[in-house]
Amino acid sequence: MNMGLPPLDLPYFLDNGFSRLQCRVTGMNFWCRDGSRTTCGDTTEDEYTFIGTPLIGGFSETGKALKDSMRNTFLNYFAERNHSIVPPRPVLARWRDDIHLTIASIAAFQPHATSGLVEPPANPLTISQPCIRLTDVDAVGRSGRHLTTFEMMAHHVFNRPNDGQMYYWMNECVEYCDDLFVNHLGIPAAEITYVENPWSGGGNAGPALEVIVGGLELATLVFMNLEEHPEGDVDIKGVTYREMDLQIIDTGYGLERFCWAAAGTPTIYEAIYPDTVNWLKQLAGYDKIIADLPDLNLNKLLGEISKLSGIMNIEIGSDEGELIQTFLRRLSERGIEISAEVFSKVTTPLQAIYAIPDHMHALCNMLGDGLVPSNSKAGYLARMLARRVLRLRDDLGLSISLAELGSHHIEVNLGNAQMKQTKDGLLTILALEEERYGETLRKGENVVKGMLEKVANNSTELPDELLFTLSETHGLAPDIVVRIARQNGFSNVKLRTGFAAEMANRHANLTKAAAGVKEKSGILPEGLSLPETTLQYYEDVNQVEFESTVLWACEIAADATEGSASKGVASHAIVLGQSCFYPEGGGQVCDLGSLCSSDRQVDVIDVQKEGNYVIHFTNGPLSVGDMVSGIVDSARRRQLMDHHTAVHIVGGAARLLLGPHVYQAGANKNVEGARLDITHYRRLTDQDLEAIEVLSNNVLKQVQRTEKMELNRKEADAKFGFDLYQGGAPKGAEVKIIRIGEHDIQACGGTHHDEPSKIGSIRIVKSTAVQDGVERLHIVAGQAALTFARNQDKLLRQASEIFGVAEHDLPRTSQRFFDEWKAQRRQIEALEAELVRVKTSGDGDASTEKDGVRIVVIEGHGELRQLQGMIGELTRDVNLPTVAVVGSKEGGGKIIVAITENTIASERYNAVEILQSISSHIRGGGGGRPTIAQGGGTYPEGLDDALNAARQLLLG
RNA sequence: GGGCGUUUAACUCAGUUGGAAGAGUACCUGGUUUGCAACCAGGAAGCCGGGGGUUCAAAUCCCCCAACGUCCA
Repeated sequence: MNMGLPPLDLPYFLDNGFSRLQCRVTGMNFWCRDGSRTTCGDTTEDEYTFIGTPLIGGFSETGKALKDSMRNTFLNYFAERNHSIVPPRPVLARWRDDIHLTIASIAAFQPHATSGLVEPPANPLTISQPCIRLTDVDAVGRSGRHLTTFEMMAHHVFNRPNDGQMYYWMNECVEYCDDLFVNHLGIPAAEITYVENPWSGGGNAGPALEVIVGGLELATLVFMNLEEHPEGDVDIKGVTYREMDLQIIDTGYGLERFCWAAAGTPTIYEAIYPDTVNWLKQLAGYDKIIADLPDLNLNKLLGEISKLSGIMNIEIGSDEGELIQTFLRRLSERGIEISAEVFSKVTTPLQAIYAIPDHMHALCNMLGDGLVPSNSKAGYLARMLARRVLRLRDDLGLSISLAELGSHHIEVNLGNAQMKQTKDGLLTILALEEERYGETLRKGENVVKGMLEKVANNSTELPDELLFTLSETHGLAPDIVVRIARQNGFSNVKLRTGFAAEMANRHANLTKAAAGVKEKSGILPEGLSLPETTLQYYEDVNQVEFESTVLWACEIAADATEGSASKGVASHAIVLGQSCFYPEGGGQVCDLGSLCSSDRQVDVIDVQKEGNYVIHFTNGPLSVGDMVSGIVDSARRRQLMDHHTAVHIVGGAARLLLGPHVYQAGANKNVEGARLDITHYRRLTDQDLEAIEVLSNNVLKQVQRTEKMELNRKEADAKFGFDLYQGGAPKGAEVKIIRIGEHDIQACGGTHHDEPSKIGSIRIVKSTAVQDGVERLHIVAGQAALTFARNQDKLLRQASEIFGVAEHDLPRTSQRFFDEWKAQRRQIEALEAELVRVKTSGDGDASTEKDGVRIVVIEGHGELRQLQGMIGELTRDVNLPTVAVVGSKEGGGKIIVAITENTIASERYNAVEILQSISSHIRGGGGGRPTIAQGGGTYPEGLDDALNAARQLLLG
């Protein structure tokens, strides 16, 4: 067994005067032309050497122009050397279900090209892929080099040495890289180091080289040729690997870093977003801050800070105070004497000014791809970035809207690039996000005030638990909470040092605890070898009868399948050579029907697909080898087709009417109806629904035939792009595509009508909210639409019969009844009070006086609630001190005792005591306050005794 | 997908150990005035998100559901 990987003693290195050296700081092996070199270039001792003195020559542009020029140089270099230029993918990785965002150029080719299932779009190829990584978002703006969004330039090769397809491997790869750097970018040859650092991840591994120039890692060259295997013969970090058939070169060249090395600016942000940085400085009055510090050499300071940042490895959540002290000490070593106060004054606003264009770039890219901000999933990532920008803006004290920032960014840094989303749509979304953020802050302020009541006014810190809760529950970052606290009289409060780090840790722990995935196990035994099921439902969706042979059969436990049709309990699982039965998939429920052999017939209760096999779950056995004829329930199939095709049509209509950001977020099609979840940034109105419904029905008339085709992934991607995969990431190499005229085109494995008009009609019943940014459309089509309409009619008829009015009068009549009911309820209460007044006034026998206190004992009607009105009437008047006992036989017997407050009556009597001494007659209890007590029992017949007992007690 | 939180008058929100549903704004009436959120008096306006449960009694305690918010996958 090989422990680790052998030295990468490539001929190119040996022929060009490279030496293999070991870094005295990291211990890593590296290759370099300068044999006297003792560090590998990427250590705490290797400072950036390009700040102020660019290492890449020949680029006079800045900003977007510099990026464009650099990208062209790179792509053309490889295009001229037999690589095909491949257009980049979106930053939203919708073709994958394991990640939300495109995080590397290779992600564009995962999982199918890298697994070997599908041919790559070209081979070898070169690409510049926009990527977004949010893991280091905290460091953006502070470190001088971190970005959330960047372009990864790359040249990729997919070799199959066993099939004689070997394009090139390590030696040529390094040669290209070195030639590009030295002969086309003018990088001094002696400055380049190649650090050996084997790469592993996601079940694959291989040798890799990090290419370091001037203290900055400009590229990584990964040679992926190993896969995890228990009997593998290579050991890397305790895991064994073996060689795989596919050998992939996965490179990554950081476009923005190239630009930085070419510009030599103090930070990477000034190299790629110079105009925005200057604009924000102006808006924030940064010049004035600097003007107040005449002794300061700002550029030198920033350059030194950046150099230090490069070697200090600023960790997320690093302690701010300590960090500043370290900076000051090391700046002082380099002859820059500066106080902590001045340091903060200069750097704090800059961190925000640097981070804003980066965040806006990521945000505009995401929204440009049609993302809708949300409170979960990918949409949350956009919201998080939007809120970070708003916080940074507020920290800077800028009075500019998020939409204005977006508008600026699109013009200046994206060059009005072609986006899927319209500029108007994008700016609308940004404006809505800002509105929502304002609402969160407004509500948060009340919550903070409430929580602060428990905190002493002179506190210097807020309890950790309070800050955690506010952040996690109400979305209020700790610094915002502190700001609110200060505005509310807690002038001494500060954020505890180290708190940010603890909060980051806490989140990391929660994340770790949340990990753990469960895998669904199948019915079929492992290693089963059968010919795959021929799927006849694709050949002809109208065919409902077929014949086949039983290839595999098995008795199953009663709970082995959910029985999506609830037509009984399945007892057996059957695999046939071919089948017309559509298995549950793509949100469409399965077909039902029966299978018939020469001697028996069984019902098909559920149909599932596992691998390449269709499994029929039946309520009886069939024997392997039996010839069977199958019959599919054709009405059910047809209804499911109505709904499935309708869902595609409605989705297309919604996209056309609402905007390009409308994307299918989920769908379900069953017999009664269908649901389609679409992404949209605000709630749908009735008008929206009506318009979508009208357009959908027009499509039924306009499109004569649906077009069905099957393409391989490579062709499908090239021809139709990635909006194809709205129903989820497809698994196989071949993609089934359904196209409804120019209206909608999607990859879909469901059954569809050949002629849309067969659906008849489509109705959109209502929309509901699934999550923020996702609306669920409830759809009925075909027969189900008629059934739905009949049921609605029936409801209307029944309701109008009850009121005895015509159906069109129902809204008005029910309104009138409702209003009258409320008015009469109020009148009854008033009348009851009046009745009490009559009964107890003058010489009514319910009222007696004893020593200046009126004693009232009467029986009323109704529940406690109704009695309360009477009792209030009796005891409200302070000039008429009263003890009132009111009882009712309702619900087991109720009694209320009340005494006029602040009178001689309340001094003399206690309502609770009176109540408790008499409530035993109705076999109950009760309680309350001294002036009002209420109770009840389970024996209404005892009420008279209870009231008599009260008279006895009070009147003696 | 998971955690936490919210839901009370048209709006913004109080509501204590379970014991008679409140305030401010807006609205209506009258008065005083007419100057930028004017003042005084009075009035109307609530299935306390929905459904179960505990209890003599639930806005309040327990369970389920829904919507909304928020943090994290």
